[in-house]
Order: sequence, then structure tokens, then C-alpha cells
Amino acid sequence: MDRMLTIGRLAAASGVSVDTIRYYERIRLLPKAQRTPAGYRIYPPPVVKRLHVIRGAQRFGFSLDELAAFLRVRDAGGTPCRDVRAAAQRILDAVDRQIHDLAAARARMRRTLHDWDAALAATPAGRPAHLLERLAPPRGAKPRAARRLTTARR
Amino acid sequence: MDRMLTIGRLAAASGVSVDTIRYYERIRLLPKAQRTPAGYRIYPPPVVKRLHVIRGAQRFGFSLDELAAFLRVRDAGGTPCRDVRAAAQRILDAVDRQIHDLAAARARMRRTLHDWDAALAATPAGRPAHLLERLAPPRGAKPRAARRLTTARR
DNA sequence: CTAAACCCTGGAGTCGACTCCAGGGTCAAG
DNA sequence: CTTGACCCTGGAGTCGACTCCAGGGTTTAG
Repeated sequence: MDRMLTIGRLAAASGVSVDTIRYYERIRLLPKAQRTPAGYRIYPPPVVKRLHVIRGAQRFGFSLDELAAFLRVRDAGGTPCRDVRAAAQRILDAVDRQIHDLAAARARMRRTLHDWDAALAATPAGRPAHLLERLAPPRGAKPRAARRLTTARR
Repeated sequence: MDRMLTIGRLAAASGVSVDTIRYYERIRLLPKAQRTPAGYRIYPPPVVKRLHVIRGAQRFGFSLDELAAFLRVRDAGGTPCRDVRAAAQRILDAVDRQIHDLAAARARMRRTLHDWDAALAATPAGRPAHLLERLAPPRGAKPRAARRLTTARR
């Protein structure tokens, strides 16, 4: 009658893994699920939407922590919209800074590669070109050119 | 006479913490240090240069793992220059992809904020605006707008 | 009835680059 | 000689978002 979903069906319907759903419950991003007499979690269909909201927010850049906070406020009847808006602005600002830093890093890297290619052309095969020594010294700010920002989904 | 450095002095001279230097030795990024009779590590001054090279390479985007591999080849008399150059190219390509992804994410975010502001303006205070539901659904690729790329040095 | 497919818990492991700790020994200044 | 600053080891903890496991119990299709 009431077509509640088992965790496996919820996972299939939402594209979020079973383990992840249980994890979300542990960190209180999802409220405690109802249980069957046997102890199985069961969910009303609207939870699929909630998971989509979570995925969308995560994609935007919200951490699960802040998201959990917002959703709990909402579950308690609050309207955290203004805080959500402010948090989003902070995320956008951070992204702007990152783009800026990355662009600067990229420019440095291209200069370095140019320099290296000249050094390699002038170095006979089998001779050390000491490329690593030609890197800019670590003075001033350290804008680490972090890799794997876009975390590969395997 | 031989003005070898204790680990503390090396740390001060290089700007790398004592713990980090020991860590670098553990992961074989630095060769095993000489020891005094009491078991203290002592380093010849050129190690300061090596640490600068490491920091520079890290700043460029090399992982400690690949760096350790290159430096060990070099310590063994090899000339990994070509591999270093290839690795650097991969890093540059990754940065290009990141910039591209971030720019796209930023554009989406700005559109979203616009949309939200309209929704907020149309929502009386204390009423839910359901901003999170207005996020783009998680269809297609997932270019996670990761924060804190430029890792804060605290 | 049986086997496969599902579900449960609590806890550990993963990635990278550190950082911090306890519980010791050693060295230099006064 | 004492005090404080230094050094040692091995191991655990940190961050975020999962993922995987063992060792159970339950449900469902045939």
C-alpha cells in the first residue's frame, strides 16, 4: 500500500550508493530512517528528491557538513535561505580566487616549460639538464597547483 | 670543521619543519641522513638546496611520490629529465582542465545566485524560498567545484 | 525448500602531506 | 650541575567523503 523504498531501491532511484546513504544518515544529513519490524530501513519516495538536492548542492560546492546544518534547520521548520545564500557567495568567491591562482600558476608553468625546452635542446642526450633546479624558488606566497580538483568518479 | 647541520638548523635554513624533514626521509624523498655517535641526524649544507628544489617542484604540482622517484633516479646517476618534462606537461594539462571546469562551474554558480536573488526578493521574510531545490539537477558530468584548492598554510 | 539477493552493525581503510604525541636521551649556557 | 632547548623513535591523528569488510539475519524467486 504505502510504497516505501528499501535502501537498495532508494539507491537505485537516486543514483547514490547504499553505503553512502547509510553514511549520510550517520552524519545526520538524512534523518533516521523508519524501520520494518526486521530492522530494515524504509524510506518514503520524496527522499529521492532530498538526495537529488544533496547531490546538486554538493556539486555546487557545499560541504556535507554545512549542508547537514542547513537541512536540519529546515527540518526543524526554519528558513535558512539567507544563510544558504551567504554560504553560496563564499563558495563563489573561493572559486574566483582559485581560478585566479590557477591562471597565475599556469602562466608560471608555461614559462618554466619554455625554459626547460631550451635547456633540454642544449643538453646532449644522457646528460643531466637539472630541470628541477630551474624551478622558481619558493619565495612569497605558495599557490600550490593542486591536481585532481575534479575528483574522478571511478 | 665540517659544518654539518642538525635537523633543527636545516629546518630553520630551509623553511621546512623538523617533522616534515623526518617525514621526507621516511618516504625516501631524502636519503638516510648521516648520524652523530649519539644518533642525531646531521646534514651537509647542500641539502638546503635539495629541500628548495623539493618545495619548488611541489609548488609546480609534482606529488612527493613522483618527485621521490625522480630524485632517486638522479641519486643513482640517472638523468630523468625527459620524464620530468613529460610529467610537467601532464600537470599543465591537468591545470588547464581545472581552469576550464572551474570557469564553467563559476558561470553556473553566478546564474544560480541570480536566480536565487530573484526568488528571495519574491519571498517574504520568514518564508522558505527553497533555494536548494533550485540547484541544477545532477545530470551529465559532475565537475565538483572543490574548495580550498590553494591549501591554506596555517 | 533452497539459494540468491538483499539487509543489518560496527569498525577499519583510503587518499596526500603532513602534524602531534609520549616517553625517553643529549647537549650548551650559565 | 642544572635547566632548558634540542634530538630520538614509533605510532596515531587530521581532513572529507566515502568504500569495504566480516559475520551475521531476512526476503523472494523458482
